Amino acid sequence: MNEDSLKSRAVPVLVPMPAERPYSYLVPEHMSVQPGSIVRVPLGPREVAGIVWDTAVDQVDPRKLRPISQVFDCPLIDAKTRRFVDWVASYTLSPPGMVARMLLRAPEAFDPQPWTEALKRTERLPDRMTAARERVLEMAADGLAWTRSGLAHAAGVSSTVVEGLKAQGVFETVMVPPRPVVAEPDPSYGRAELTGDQAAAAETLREQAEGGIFGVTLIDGVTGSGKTEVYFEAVAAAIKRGHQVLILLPEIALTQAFLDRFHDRFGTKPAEWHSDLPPRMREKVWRQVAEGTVRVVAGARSALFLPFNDLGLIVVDEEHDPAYKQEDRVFYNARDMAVVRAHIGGFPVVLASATPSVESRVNAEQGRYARAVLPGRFADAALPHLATIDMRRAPPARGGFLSPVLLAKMRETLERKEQSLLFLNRRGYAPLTLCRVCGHRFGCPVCSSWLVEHRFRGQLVCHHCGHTEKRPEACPECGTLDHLVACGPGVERIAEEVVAHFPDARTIVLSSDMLGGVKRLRLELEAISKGEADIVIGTQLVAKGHNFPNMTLVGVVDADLGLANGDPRAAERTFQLLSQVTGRAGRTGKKSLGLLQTFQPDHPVMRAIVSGDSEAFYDREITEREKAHLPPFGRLAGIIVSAATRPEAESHARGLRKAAPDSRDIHVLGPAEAPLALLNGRHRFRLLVQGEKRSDMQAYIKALLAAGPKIRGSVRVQVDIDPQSFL
DNA sequence: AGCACGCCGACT
DNA sequence: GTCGGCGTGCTC
Repeated sequence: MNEDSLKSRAVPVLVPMPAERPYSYLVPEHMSVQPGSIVRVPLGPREVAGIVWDTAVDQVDPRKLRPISQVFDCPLIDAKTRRFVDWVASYTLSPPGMVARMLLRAPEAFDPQPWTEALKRTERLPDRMTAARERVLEMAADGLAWTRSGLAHAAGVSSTVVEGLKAQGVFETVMVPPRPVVAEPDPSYGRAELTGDQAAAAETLREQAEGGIFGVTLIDGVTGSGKTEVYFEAVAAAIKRGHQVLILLPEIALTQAFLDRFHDRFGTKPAEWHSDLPPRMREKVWRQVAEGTVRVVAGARSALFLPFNDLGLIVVDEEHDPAYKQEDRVFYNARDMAVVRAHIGGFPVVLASATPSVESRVNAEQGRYARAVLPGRFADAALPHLATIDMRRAPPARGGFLSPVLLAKMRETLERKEQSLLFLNRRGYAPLTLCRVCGHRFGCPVCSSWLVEHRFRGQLVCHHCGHTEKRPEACPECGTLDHLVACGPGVERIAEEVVAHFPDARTIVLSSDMLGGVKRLRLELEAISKGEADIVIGTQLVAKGHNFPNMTLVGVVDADLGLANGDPRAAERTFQLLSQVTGRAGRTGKKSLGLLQTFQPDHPVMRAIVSGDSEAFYDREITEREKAHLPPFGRLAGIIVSAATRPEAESHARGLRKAAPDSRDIHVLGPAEAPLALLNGRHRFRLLVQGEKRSDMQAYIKALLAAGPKIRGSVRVQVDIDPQSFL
């Protein structure tokens, strides 16, 4: 055997750990693998699943080489998906192995799903006929294979009846292939009647989907303008051409309501993919996506890393939603990586939002993305009338937070037996507690942000790191009793105020820390839709997806919240959030009203919301961004340093800051002065890097990391490159 | 990211 | 005297 043939028997395998390159493994004599094969390989003391890659094998000490232990009986990860993994790794400056790990998130799915036993009618008749047996035979008369429990359930008998018949030879067992998790969607099942603008937009998308070439279309239209119906036409076109389709949704929008709409259009549900899918289902979906049995997946951002082999369209709904951004391990924005996956795959992408991200708007304006605008709501869903309440001129009563103007409208709404929604994006009772005697403020002992009082639970809670302590009676600084004062409102405190004003109204608070979790929340939302509450007070989560048909008043308690936090996207985010919240009203055809309590009624965000002139807002925002060289006109990257202790993280961040060479086009800002999250027990600091070109930024960051202090101990460094354009 | 190896405090 | 804490280092 010559050296060449020895070499040719080692292949590169991407293993799910943070290695910069694939590892090399020997292929045993009678095994055959190719790029894309999923294999089991020994790694240190354990065995892991990896993907055979197509790079050149590393020069590695031949004595270290170990053999592949098994090739899974599983469809290959295709070349396009492999290129996608490489691209994401390179763009996000993450180890390719960690990106591959996201693709291999269903370890049990690499082995084929077992065939299952089923029952099939034989010629034989039972010895005695009973009513129950008759029903069973009737059900099974179709000659198809039934599962025992399925047949018993369908016939309305206990499974012992079926078992008895089987014992008599009335049924035989046959092996059947695993059942598809969802039925095949029918593109012509429930075609919607589209109005002029919708039909035009749908036609554009349909052509693009039929053409099967890369292109990005931004569908942009107010809530209720029929965006979903329009992009369903593109989905239908892609299905007709025999391609798989992925619909990405922010996790929270993946609700029954969406699944029902999909069902109305395609006669079946899409396969779902999200973080709390039961493990068995997870495996089935993963496997069936790889095999092509599943044609349409609706999923959260991680669905982008499913092993599609024949993807022909991606839809990103609510494309502006920050939930598309993953901020641990591999930092990526699924909206942008969707564009990349489509570019590599050579198929179209649809981005949909009532309030597009500034990035997408600019991409559309500059002609990289096509844009389809849906200007109006359906006829019976008038837009709410929107106005600001100037809190300087109509201040709340002492100790309160609701202006008399808002309270008056709430009373009117109550008298009309309609519902009001008060929105405040702050959990708990009060965001800050201080001692009236000595001025002591309650801060978090671990991450130094203020502790939020949760009066209902009798606790002080850090919303940054989750630290909780009991709310004391006395000041820990000066010992004075009963002189602690709550500063500012949270939803609990607003609820208190509402109950004081409207003691007979049915008031409910909705927030993510509500007792009873997601299940309870879903029930409450349901109850509200049925009219079982008069006044709803809620945080962010009421802004999303849910329809309350009798909701005719929306009050934003603090419209200024979030405008002054130093985030370069603060105005954009506030605009998007306020648009969504006020959009909760007026979906019924009834006259409805949205009121924003603000100290800055002339702020561009407020003016845009009130006038409905979002174009003006975007124009202004785009100009500002361009001036400040912020995305999408300049790059922004975060270098996130995390460590077990705060000083450790801080000192490493400062070391990196010092290592940054002066550069005309790229600046390193920070470390951020604001206390950063304590995440999974780790303190994180963020250095902001600002520059012009992506390639320069990436090179700069790599150099910076190489020149900076050596990473050791528990210190970790990750990079978060802000999205721009991928064309 | 796992996982083992290795070196210092409270216990069957 | 051992069980177990998590610091350090390695995995083709």
